[in-house]
Amino acid sequence: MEHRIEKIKKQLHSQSYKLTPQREATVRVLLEHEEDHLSAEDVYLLVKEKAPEIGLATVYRTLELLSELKVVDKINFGDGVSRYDLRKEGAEHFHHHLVCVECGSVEEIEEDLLTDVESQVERDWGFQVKDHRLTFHGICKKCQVVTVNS
Amino acid sequence: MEHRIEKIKKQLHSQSYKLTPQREATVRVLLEHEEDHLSAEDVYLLVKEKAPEIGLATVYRTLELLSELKVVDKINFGDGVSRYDLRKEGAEHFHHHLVCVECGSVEEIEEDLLTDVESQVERDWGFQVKDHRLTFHGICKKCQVVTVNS
DNA sequence: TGTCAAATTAAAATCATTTTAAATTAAAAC
DNA sequence: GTTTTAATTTAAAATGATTTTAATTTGACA
Ligand SMILES: [Zn+2]
Ligand SMILES: [Zn+2]
Ligand SMILES: [Zn+2]
Ligand SMILES: [Zn+2]
Repeated sequence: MEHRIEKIKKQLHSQSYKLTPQREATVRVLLEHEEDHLSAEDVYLLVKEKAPEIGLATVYRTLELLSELKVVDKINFGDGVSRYDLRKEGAEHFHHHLVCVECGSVEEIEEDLLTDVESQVERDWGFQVKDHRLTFHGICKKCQVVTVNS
Repeated sequence: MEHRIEKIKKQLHSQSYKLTPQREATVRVLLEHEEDHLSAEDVYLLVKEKAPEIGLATVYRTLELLSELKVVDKINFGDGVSRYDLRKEGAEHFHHHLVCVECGSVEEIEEDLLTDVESQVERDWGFQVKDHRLTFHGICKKCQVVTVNS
C-alpha cells in the first residue's frame, strides 16, 4: 500500500504536481477499494470519512488528474456515471470487464487477451493501438446456475 | 433503405410498439447517417429538419426503445454524451471502433475479431458472452503520416 | 362515434460534472 | 523569517445531458 502511494507521489512530482492531503486521501480510498468500480460520488463519500472537509469538486479534479497520469482509468458501463478503476500494478494496458446483465456484477480480467487482435488491427487497418476498452456483456457463472435450476 | 425500415417496423410490432411518424423520422435519420456516431442532440437537430414539431424527449425515448430492441447500440466515447450507432444489417454483435487520440476520428471495424477471445472467456471464466464493447484508442493512419513528416 | 391506451409535447426537474471566485496552502524569492 | 507567487481547495453557482411530469394528441377498436 505505502509503496504504491510513494510511486504515485513520484509520478505526480515528475509532472510537478503535489500529493496534497486531499489527493492522498483519495488515492488511499482507491487503493482500499481496488476491486470495486467506484463513481466520483462513491469516492467522495468514502474520502469524506477520513477527510470530512473535502469537496466533491476536488475529488473530481483529483480523479481527472490521476486519469491523465494513467494511474486510474475512467470507464463507463452505460449507467449515467463515470467510474474510476485503478490500473493494476505494472499493467501496460487497461484490464477487461465482464458485466452480468442479470445481476449487474462486474468481474475483472487481468490477462491481456488482445495481443493477437491488436497486431491484426495494426496490420490490416494501419491503426497504431495505444490502449483499449473491452467489456463483455453476458451471464455470469452464478446467474447461469440460477437459470438452469429455475 | 425502405426494406430496413420495414424490418424495424416489424420488430416494433412484434413487441406491440408502433412505428409512429416521429419514430420513423428518427430511424430515417439514423439510416442516412449510418457512418456517423450521433448524439441524441445531433439526431434531434437532424430529425427536426423533416419533422419540426418533434421534441427532444421523444428522440431520447425513441433511441432508448431502439436500443432495447437492439436496432441501435448506445455507446460512449468518454466525452459526456451517449452516441447511438445503428447495428449493421444482420450483425449478431456490436461492431468495434478505432478512436484516434490525435484527431478524434472514429473508424469502424465490422469484422468480429473476438470469436477466439470469447470462447476463451466462456471456457476459462465460465461467463456466457452475449455481446461486447471494444474500442481501441491510438493513432489513425492519417495522423501517423503527419507525425512522421513533422 | 365514443372509449382507452399509447405516444407526444413542452416545461420542469434531476443528476453528473464543471466552472467560478474567494480563501488557503506551501514552495520560492527576497 | 517575511513577502511573493502559483497551485490548490472550497462552496456555491452554472452547465449540460437526460428524465420525468402533466396535459394533450393520436389512433385502434368496441
Ligand atoms: Zn450475474
Ligand atoms: Zn476493473
Ligand atoms: Zn487521427
Ligand atoms: Zn460505429
